Amino acid sequence: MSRAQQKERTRKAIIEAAFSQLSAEKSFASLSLREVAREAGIAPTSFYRHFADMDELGLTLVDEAGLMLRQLMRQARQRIEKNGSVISTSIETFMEFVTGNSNVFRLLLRERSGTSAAFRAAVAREIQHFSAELAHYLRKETACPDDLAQLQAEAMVTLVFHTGADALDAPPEQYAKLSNRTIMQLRWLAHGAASYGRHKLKD
Amino acid sequence: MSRAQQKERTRKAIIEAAFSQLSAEKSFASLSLREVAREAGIAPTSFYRHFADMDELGLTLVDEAGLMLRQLMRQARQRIEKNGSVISTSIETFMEFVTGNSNVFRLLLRERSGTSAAFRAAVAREIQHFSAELAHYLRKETACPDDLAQLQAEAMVTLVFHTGADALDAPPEQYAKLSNRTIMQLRWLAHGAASYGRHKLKD
DNA sequence: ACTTTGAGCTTACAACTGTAAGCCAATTTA
DNA sequence: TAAATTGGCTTACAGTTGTAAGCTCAAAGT
Repeated sequence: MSRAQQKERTRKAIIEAAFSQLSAEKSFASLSLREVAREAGIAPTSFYRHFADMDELGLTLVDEAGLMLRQLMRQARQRIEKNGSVISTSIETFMEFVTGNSNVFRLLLRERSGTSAAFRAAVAREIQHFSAELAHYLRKETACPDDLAQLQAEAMVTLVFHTGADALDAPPEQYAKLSNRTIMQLRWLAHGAASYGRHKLKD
Repeated sequence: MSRAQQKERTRKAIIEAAFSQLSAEKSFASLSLREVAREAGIAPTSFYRHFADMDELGLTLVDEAGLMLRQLMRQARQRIEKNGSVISTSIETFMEFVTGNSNVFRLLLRERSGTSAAFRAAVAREIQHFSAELAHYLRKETACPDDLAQLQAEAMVTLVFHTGADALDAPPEQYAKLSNRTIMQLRWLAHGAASYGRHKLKD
């Protein structure tokens, strides 16, 4: 195996180890370099051959999470084309993401309000992508001005994220209820924005 | 000074010390018992005369924060009586709270999705109070069914909290813009809920 | 007046942390 | 083939952490 391949392999192992140690009870901030290195099967100091410090690893994890989010959007896009309903399709897709990759979602959720400004900015960027994408659809469907669509999309994403967070602490039999509640909220938003949209946005 | 008085005094000192160490860069989880004790002016082991562990202190802080939130609601109630506009008065009051007690708000914001289930539950309870109170007003103003008012209030609180979080990372000259954006979103919600409310809520 | 209580202290320990210094061996380059 | 590079290792150190054990001494109780 080539040198570069091997290096990439253990780099992946580190990332993998970090993700696998995240849980409901353990946040990224509470991971230790030594623990991660141990699980990745390397000596503590070897960690530095790949990342300058834990922060650099953390940003990598956030990027990785953002990537998954973008894959999710692609998936949602296809479903919307087929299904038609933007709102319920979006939230269904998102809930699948949350329940299927709860640690990844938790990372975004926590670092969004974490102690590192860089992390917060990184997460905000990823979420921004997400809602811009949604705004695109809203524009197409409701034909409202760009900034209104964006504002509407941001509100929707906020509500959906919050529902995802709730789902993490709820038993699975409540997922449907949570989704339905959120769908109702999103419909209110869409309806309100459509009929109330003529009012100008002040700044 | 009586024994009990003195005890209460250092207890307050511990709580005070903990709050004062919270910041944008430091979360409750990253506080250490020893640091807190040092700032409170007691020996590390004396901490245990007041709290079984840091978790117990944390729950106390959350309760304290909830108290401030409830005081805030009382204040908002008065303002609403006088001013009339539920939405803009509410968010203005809330933004004052966020900017004036940013560490307290940050505590709630972070522990809402933190690593302790007990903390999460405690914060959820406080926020629940908050939105129930808002629901009360919505019911009075829009005369819609109880569960719809509650659902609407929860959406509103979610959006307002999120705006508060944004404000923490934004320069003060953007507060007005953030507020206006959120007011717009809340109006959409209110408008949508009012005209769309006849549709039944499934579960 | 005598005893009990308990807040706060000092000392001590074992566990863990991040990371510096430097060696080894295998791949890559010249 | 010889030299250079580098991923991974071991060892080591200084710092921090939570908390156990036990003392002191002033307030409270009898």
